Amino acid sequence: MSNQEVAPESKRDKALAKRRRKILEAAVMCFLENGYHQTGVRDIATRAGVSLGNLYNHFPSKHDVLVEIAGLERDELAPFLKILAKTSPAPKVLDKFVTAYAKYLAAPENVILSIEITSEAIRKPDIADLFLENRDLLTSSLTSVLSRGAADGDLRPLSDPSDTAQLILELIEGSAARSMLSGVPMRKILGGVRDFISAAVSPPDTAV
Amino acid sequence: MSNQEVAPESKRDKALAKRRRKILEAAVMCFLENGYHQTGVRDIATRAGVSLGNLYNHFPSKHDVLVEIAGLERDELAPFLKILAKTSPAPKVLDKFVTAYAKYLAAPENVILSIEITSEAIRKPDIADLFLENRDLLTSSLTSVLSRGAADGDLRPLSDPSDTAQLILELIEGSAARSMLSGVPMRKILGGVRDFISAAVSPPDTAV
DNA sequence: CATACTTGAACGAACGATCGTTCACTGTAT
DNA sequence: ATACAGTGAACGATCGTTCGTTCAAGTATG
Repeated sequence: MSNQEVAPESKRDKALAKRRRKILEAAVMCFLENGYHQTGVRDIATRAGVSLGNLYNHFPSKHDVLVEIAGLERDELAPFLKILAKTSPAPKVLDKFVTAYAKYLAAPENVILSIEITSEAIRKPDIADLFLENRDLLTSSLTSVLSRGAADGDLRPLSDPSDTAQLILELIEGSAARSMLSGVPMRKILGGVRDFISAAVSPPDTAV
Repeated sequence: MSNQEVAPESKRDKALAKRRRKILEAAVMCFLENGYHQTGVRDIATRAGVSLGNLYNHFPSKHDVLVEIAGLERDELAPFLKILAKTSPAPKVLDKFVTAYAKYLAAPENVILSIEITSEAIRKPDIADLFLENRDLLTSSLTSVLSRGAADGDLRPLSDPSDTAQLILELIEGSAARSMLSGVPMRKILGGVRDFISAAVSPPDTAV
């Protein structure tokens, strides 16, 4: 109660940060519903309950709104990094991760936003950088798990664990995209994915 | 020389078909360079050397241009279906296919167009249908190969060969997308992909 | 064979809507 | 009194689409 000075946020700044979050939330909803390029800045402003001009007091351009959202995606990865940091046997950690990540991507929003960002990343290098940066968080952690598993003899020796980590992510993400487009629920696909990955990384002498 | 009537194409129709192709080619170029939504109908018309109004004599809307392009993608798959139809041992056919498909997707155009279509498919059911239809051509052929391999004992028994086929495609396509975004050439990735797939489908008693 | 008639490809101006962005202004908290 | 979040009208550009028109090729008529 004594020193409110320590926190650099006055009431004003607090309200400001709130507005910003509100705008970002609204933008995410719009991008999900209609896609980035089909969403107008007015749509975002209206949805956020903010005037058009004021939105530009918070973000210099529409593009920067997407950049911020792409950056925010990083926070979503925390739970998965936590799983991958566990010291249980590698195959167990791997399977836990696969299941958790697949469950996360079972929500269409997460897949759609990812596709939206990816397709914008094709022609916007700064977004591509953010995308790859986020992805590197997952791959590097996953690589560690795979290396440890190989060292312990729990997994087969991988010529390039980093490459393998990438492939595992691509399997899950690709499956999620297909699930969304085809309407087949992720729950029906997950078993096959786990099985496939397990077969790909298990040591050669593993019993079936 | 005698009966020109047999061919249903007059000079007029011939020229018409040519114009159509020209427009579609131009549209593909535009979509590749700038993306579907960032491309104006005028851009397509100009690039095709056709007037704006005339483009609408050939296609009822911009959307229909993309629909036609998505449909045309089907033809690109012929070489791969041919490979998959071969009767060599399943592992060999599979590896040939993986290599060929990866090489095809090493060209950024093919990946970009695919992403462009996918992201439009999210909100346009008719494009999603075309996309899934084309993909089904590959998966069903690939499924046959996998089933045959399992029956011959060349591949491990798969609980659902069709699911596995999907996953293999997703591996290759996902790798290609990552290659494009990260700048790592497909040639550096292919080895890992082949290795991963081979490990995932080989019978359990296979020597390393 | 020459003629008139029909057809529809080709054209580009114009339409109304919407785009991302700017700006002069107002209200309010410090 | 000053700074600045907040406003919405306005800007110029561009969007996808429609329109009336032109004109050359195809068909029917003489």
